[in-house]
Amino acid sequence: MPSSRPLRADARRNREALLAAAREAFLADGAAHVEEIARRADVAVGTLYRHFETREALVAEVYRQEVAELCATSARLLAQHAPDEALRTFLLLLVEHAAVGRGMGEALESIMATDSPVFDDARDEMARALDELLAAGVAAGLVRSGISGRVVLRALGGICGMRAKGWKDDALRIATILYDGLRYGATNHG
Amino acid sequence: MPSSRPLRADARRNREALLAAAREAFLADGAAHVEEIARRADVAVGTLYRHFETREALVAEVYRQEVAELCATSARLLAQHAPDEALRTFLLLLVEHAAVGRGMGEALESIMATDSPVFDDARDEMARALDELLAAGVAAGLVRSGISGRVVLRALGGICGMRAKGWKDDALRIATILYDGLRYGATNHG
DNA sequence: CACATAAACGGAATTGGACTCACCTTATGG
DNA sequence: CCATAAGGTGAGTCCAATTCCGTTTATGTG
Repeated sequence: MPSSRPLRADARRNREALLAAAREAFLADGAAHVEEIARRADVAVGTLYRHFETREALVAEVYRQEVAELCATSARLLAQHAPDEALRTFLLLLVEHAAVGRGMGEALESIMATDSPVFDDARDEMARALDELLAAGVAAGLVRSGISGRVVLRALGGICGMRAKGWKDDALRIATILYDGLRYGATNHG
Repeated sequence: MPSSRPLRADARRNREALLAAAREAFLADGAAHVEEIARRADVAVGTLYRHFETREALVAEVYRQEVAELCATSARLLAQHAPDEALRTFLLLLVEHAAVGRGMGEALESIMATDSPVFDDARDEMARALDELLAAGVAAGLVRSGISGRVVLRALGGICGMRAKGWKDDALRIATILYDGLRYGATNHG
């Protein structure tokens, strides 16, 4: 699918402009109407829809990159810290990411808390990252076993979409509670 | 505000019919367009909007009662079980409630994860119920201190709105992790 | 270079849903 | 029985996303 014939030059330019416009808009306030994004990219809505099936698909594309970056961090954490510390840091990091803008939070929620096929890629990548963190923790006897990355993903999904006022503090607290919950049944200190 | 003048007889009848129609529709699939609800209640949309500011306000009203019932259960649990057991049961019960229909889950999410003023009453009631459960647990040294009911509410909000396939199992698992996380720093067994 | 043509683009029109409003209808208390 | 304020109606508005098709353009071919 990604290689059905290289895009025409103007098409690639427009596609990029759309992604840039969307990224700018989404990361800022998370809102942004389709027309608005098209206008910012100096393109008509029709063109936007030529490149992206739906508005959601555009959102997904914008955030795929952010998620990839986040997941890359997971590997780095695992290399530099004890498994439990890596896990804790990653959970907190997730909250930080959700905080960069309303849009990121909503996207993370969609990725984590739904089954929307649009976010399949991002979801798989995140689940894999968490699986690795959990597996390392379990191997070291620092984390209870029997929890899949997908489950943790879902638990976090909820807090990323929070739109309430003091949400970030709350989210960090919740991440900590989850972390402690994950350690609860570990084979080491119980 | 609840006593600006008793409603005219036909008005009360319509209001009730609307709530009944909405409840039926919401608890089932959670969808239900405004027009559809009005039709089921044998009333025009204008009438619906005379009684409820917005669609969301109608939703809120429908679920207020469910929430009240749920909260009443909290007191009962506290009377019949040890504080930690009461807390655990309540968390699991919440998931069960979210499972009665797509609509209930979505409503619970809105109540728990947002600041929407429409859900203020329900939110306050839920937070109070959780505060009591937590306080009892803390007093018995079975639950860590420093966590407010509101925070736990938010943590749960995320899982109640989940629309994914195997969500219920996941939600129960998450509720358990949260529960264990809440016990983690307790003064009794650490 | 000129042309054919598939690929892209534009943007008015359609759709779908919540919500409004100007105008009827009716309960009700005097 | 009537006046009248409360209540009801539903066609119409608004506002997004999405579609459709006629027009424009990049590009590779002769």
